[in-house]
Amino acid sequence: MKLDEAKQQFVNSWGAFGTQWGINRTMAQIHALLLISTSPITQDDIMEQLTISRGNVNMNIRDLIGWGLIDRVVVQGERKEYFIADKDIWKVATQIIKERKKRELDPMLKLLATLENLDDKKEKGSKEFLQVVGDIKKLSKHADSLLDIMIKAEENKFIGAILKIFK
Amino acid sequence: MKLDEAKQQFVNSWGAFGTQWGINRTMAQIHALLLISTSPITQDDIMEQLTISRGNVNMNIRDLIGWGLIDRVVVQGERKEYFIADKDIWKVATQIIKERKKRELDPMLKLLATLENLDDKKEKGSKEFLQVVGDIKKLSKHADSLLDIMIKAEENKFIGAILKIFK
DNA sequence: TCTAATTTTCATATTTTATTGAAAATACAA
DNA sequence: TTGTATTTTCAATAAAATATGAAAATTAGA
Repeated sequence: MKLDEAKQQFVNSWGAFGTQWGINRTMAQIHALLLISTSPITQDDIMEQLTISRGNVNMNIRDLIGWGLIDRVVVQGERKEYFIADKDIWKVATQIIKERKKRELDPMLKLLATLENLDDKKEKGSKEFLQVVGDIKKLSKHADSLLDIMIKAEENKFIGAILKIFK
Repeated sequence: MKLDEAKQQFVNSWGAFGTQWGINRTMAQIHALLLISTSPITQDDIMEQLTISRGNVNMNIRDLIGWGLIDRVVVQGERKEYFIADKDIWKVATQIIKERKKRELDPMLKLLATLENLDDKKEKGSKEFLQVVGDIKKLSKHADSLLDIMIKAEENKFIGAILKIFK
């Protein structure tokens, strides 16, 4: 396979994987494009490479910045804004984990706390319902801890080494 | 909050969380409904409770069975099929992890292997591209191991205990 | 300040995904 | 078998998500 062909396939496939995880296809493609770009690129470059509109590029770029995955950079003597992605895949992964935790796990725990607040906990069926809700809460907190461990394992060699034992 | 109201909210919210993870809203709602149902229910029950069509229920039920999350059960003297969900949330979680690994991680690794197979690895820019692809491959394999550890931690008290130390 | 380049917004259009419902297939009891 | 209940399929339709593009807002140099 030729390099250009491989790059093209990487961008396309990354978009396809993204949709499976509830991520907008174009956002994933833009991120992929920036990941394999050897120098900062502009909105116009992205429009051209992915053949998408200016508005689309702009909105997705702002989302990606919001996720902490890409950054604006100033290029000497250029008026236009340039963009780069953090190439450290481990940082990318932990950043995504951190954001999803914040955006999804917290609201989930809030919901579960609300649902545990039943008027009549003696009502028929309440016990079973509270059991399920309570279990999901435990699982959520457990997942939260595990993700923290994952993040730490990247930052802390010792924890990383311990995890390796179980592989 | 009243029990029925809480159940309703649980089903709706579960559907909303599902969409964030690339899971069909209705499929998530049906699963939620079965999770908090104290006895097996039929397709007609689901149609009524979620006010959705027979075809929709049928398709999503088959998908859920494919994910190993719900099962058909035979009820004594009844012609209709009944369905139940595994109420063990830990099993639900590990089942979802196992399925997503199988359906997504494996194809991802296959793609990366293809992309590493460049015609001319000396070409300008190849080095950077192969670096990113190689890093993603490492990360994928690492994630694979970590998920295995998670699954094992559910089945093996010792590993679970070790993980707790890092919390 | 003024002007032109650039970015952002958002109503509308398009595409994608999910849902319906009726017909076909299947299962089962008599 | 035959008739009926039940499940499954899938083309048509609806709903939701995404993308467009032109106008408005912003920015920065002269």
